[in-house]
Amino acid sequence: MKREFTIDCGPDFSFFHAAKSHGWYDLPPFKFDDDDASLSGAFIAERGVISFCVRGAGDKLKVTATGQTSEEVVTQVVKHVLRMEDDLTDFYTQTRSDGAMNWVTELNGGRLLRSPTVWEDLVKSICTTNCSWGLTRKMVGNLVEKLGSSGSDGIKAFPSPGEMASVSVDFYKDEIRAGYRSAYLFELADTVASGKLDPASWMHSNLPIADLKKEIKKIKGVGDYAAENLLKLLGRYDGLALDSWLRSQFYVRHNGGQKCSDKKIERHYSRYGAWRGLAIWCDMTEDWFK
DNA sequence: GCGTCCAGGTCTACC
DNA sequence: GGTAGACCTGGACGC
Repeated sequence: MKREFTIDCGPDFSFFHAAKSHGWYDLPPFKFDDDDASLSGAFIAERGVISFCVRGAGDKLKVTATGQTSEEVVTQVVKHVLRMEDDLTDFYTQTRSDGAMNWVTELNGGRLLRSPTVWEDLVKSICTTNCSWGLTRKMVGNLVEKLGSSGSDGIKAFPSPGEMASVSVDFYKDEIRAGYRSAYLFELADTVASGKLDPASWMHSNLPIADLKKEIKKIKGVGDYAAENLLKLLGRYDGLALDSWLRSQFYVRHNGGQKCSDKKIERHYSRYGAWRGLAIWCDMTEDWFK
């Protein structure tokens, strides 16, 4: 079943800047089509896999969805992945008064694309650790292709915890090419599938940021970077989620190309308080939108 | 084509 | 708490 409808997004939302805010649009099931500036994706609903395609159209989004579910469910997922209901008022107040960051306010940036589920973001975060972006794409692509279920149009969704727990550690090594992460991914899938861990609960957790980070870091394969990256996707921006790319960008933009300590980077963004993780990301990706 | 080196983030053992 | 080495893959490079 295919349906088309629109979602009001208002004049202060930029579909393009949300969809291409970071590399997630490049990881399946997401796909960004540059020719018609559309983002497509897929998710698992009650009665099977739903695929969707979103385009920006002024103060509306045009959505095409295939599969058996309601317009409301698809709308909810689209709003979730594009961060449409995130309140960035405080952040924009700060970027507006910061000459170098004013572009974020003017372009309505700062909405970091996320997956339909915390589970998917968690697994993808682990797949970004200790490897090139090319390998991340390969691992995530293999997960979707070899373990994901298809919708009526043949488009596959990211595999559920159950689907990922149904194969062996060797499958992750040989087929997914996850290397030493294989045991981590299998163990994580098994823990979530059996109900011992519920990543979705982190979305509305009342835990202080430090405690929530500790909780997330209990998962094998998740260290400071991966935990802070996931926290950003949960709407908690206290951590910088420093990786080699972010550090190298900072050195060039703010330290004359010379290496410096992480503490210096942290001091640079400390004025943004609880928004510092979003501030560094916007600052380092400004060139993407020029 | 083959072998070697390197980058990447986290875990574990050790101090 | 801090540090060193191992983990594994793919790309770059030299031969």
